[in-house]
Amino acid sequence: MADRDPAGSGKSAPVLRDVAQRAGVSVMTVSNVIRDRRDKVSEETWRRVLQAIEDTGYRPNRRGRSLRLQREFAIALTIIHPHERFLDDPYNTELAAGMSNALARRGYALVVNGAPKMQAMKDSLSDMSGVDGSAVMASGDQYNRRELYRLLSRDGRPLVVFQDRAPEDIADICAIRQDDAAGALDLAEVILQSGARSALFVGSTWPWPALEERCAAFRSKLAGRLRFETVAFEESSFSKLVEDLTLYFRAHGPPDALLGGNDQIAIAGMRAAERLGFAVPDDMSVTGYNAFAFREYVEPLLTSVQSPAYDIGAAAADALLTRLETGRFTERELVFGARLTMGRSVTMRP
Amino acid sequence: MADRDPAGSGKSAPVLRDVAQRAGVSVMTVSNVIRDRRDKVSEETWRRVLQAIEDTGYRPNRRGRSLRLQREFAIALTIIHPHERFLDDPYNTELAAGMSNALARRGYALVVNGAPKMQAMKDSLSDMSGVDGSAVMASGDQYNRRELYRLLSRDGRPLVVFQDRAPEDIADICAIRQDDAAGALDLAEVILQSGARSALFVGSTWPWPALEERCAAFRSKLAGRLRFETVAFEESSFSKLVEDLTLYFRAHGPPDALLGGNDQIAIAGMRAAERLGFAVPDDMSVTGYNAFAFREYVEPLLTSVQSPAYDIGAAAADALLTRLETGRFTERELVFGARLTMGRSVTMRP
DNA sequence: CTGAAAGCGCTTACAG
DNA sequence: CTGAAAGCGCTTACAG
Repeated sequence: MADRDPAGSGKSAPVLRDVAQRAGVSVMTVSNVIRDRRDKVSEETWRRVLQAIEDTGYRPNRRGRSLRLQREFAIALTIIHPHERFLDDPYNTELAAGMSNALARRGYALVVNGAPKMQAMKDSLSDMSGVDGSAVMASGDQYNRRELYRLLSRDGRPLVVFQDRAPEDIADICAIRQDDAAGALDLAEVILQSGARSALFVGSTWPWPALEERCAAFRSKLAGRLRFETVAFEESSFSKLVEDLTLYFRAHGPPDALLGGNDQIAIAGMRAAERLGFAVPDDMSVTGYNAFAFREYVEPLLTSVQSPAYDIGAAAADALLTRLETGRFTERELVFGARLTMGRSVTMRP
Repeated sequence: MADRDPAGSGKSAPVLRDVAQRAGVSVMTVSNVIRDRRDKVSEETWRRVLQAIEDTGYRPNRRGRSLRLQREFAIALTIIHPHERFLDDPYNTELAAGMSNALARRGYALVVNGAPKMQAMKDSLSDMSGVDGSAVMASGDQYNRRELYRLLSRDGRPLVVFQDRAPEDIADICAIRQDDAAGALDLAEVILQSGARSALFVGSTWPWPALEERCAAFRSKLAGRLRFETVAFEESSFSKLVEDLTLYFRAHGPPDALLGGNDQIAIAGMRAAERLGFAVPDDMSVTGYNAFAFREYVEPLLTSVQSPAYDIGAAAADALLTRLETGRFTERELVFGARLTMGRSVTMRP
């Protein structure tokens, strides 16, 4: 006989049997009431059971249900991020909030786990048995990302990958991303209009597929038409980034246009310019990417691209739940638009 | 006979029985190997079982284990926040990351759920059966918060409440917060030194116990020594807040010192001042609260108080896990220091 | 050292 | 309409 209350801390929750005893029926009948099978239970019994449920304060135990149905009613969000504080990245918080809300509406739970190191993640990933499927936002080189995706999609668990492409050799997968190339092309157009003759894309030494897409799109549009260069700094802290950029500007002079891989980088560029006495946008235009809430904190307002990250998170939840119901993903790839949002950080040609 | 693969999507995970069959032993023996009971299994059998585990790719199923042990190996973080995008609040993301990392180290999962409305949360809360305990960060009036706490601590589940006091009538609870009063007193001291003759505390119309603490501390120190006033605006969006503050300043003039209930509010105050042509800190000093990463985006650097929110999240995880092991919380209340961090947003008296 | 049995809380057939 | 049985994957006593 197992201990009904191993933590030793008070009354444990009533179970089906408790309700059945009180109502003087079998657990089966109570189960039928719980699952709303009106056709299986007489009016009179139904009432008695409802009363017993109320009296005991019974609520179904997710665990027994899960075990029997082989469904966990939970989805994981896995994040591989350079920082231990993986939720400091607003992209991740938008994804998480979007997923959480969409899942909650359908009675599913969101399990969040992040790790700064791919390896650590792979180890702890050995246990995905608590969820029905997962979504993943990963930095890292292509090889490691794919190995991670394979791990996460083991044992018939469907997987959504964010901001990346679906590897050919994984079948039960859906890739959801924003159209970063299109957004970057829009920004590039703005930069060309501004009359800039040099542009510097500032990325991260950490491999992020989305940043690579943005960079490639910028290059494709700008490379022939102005001096286009790229540089990458370590994603350690904002103040370190400001310092790195300050040193860079001091050594090479500021570009006519600074293209931030994201808004944080762009803002660091603005701070660095300020330190050196350059004005934005008069001495240097700046663009960002993603336009999350904090963009509005800074003057001049950054010209950027609005990320639909929250919607992407919600879409991932919906895609996963539909996949669990139907047995397959409706689409293999889902691409969200990313809309240009103008600020005042780019000079307008007179 | 139940369907081993209800979602119909490929090979399901191997279970104890599969390994046992392959190794030619009973499931018991495999279980003993899994749980590292070397004393219970002979060297020779041990090797055979290990080989079978490797061959089958077996990993223990958390669900069976949970059901048997009556332990979920999961902790919930519940957030009641005015916005649907409850993770946009950096306080919540720090708590979540701190909890997630501390839990992961001990093999526990973090389940995140947020809701904009207390009532919605109470409904969905009916099912806490998937976790061993939970932590909660809630706005709302005292009555609703306490009712929520009672719900969350039902059925012998331990509860950590963030940034609030532990209600007397709940036994199995631990309150963890930062010393907001002390932080506010430090800021008040800075304001007094600045020579300000009027100060305006800007809070939220949403009830947050922590904001109330900060406000009360400011009042206790400043009320007799300068003109101290308070105002609260709706937490809808940053731009709306800037507008509200602009209107307020236009109507009442800017105070000598603006005391933001948090950094976001303080920064909105800086933007509003700027709109009206007031300089910070020359025309108006500004202080914030919490000093999360984005504070560094804005010039002049905000004088604020460093929140240990990440550590608080980690402490919550540790407290809960220790409570689950020992049967009781080590402390009923845990108060973290909140350190003044100077910026350049407050005038220095010559 | 090894295994057959019981049971965690539930649901799915199948009998009455 | 109602119930006894079997089983989801595991672990805890208890026998051999």
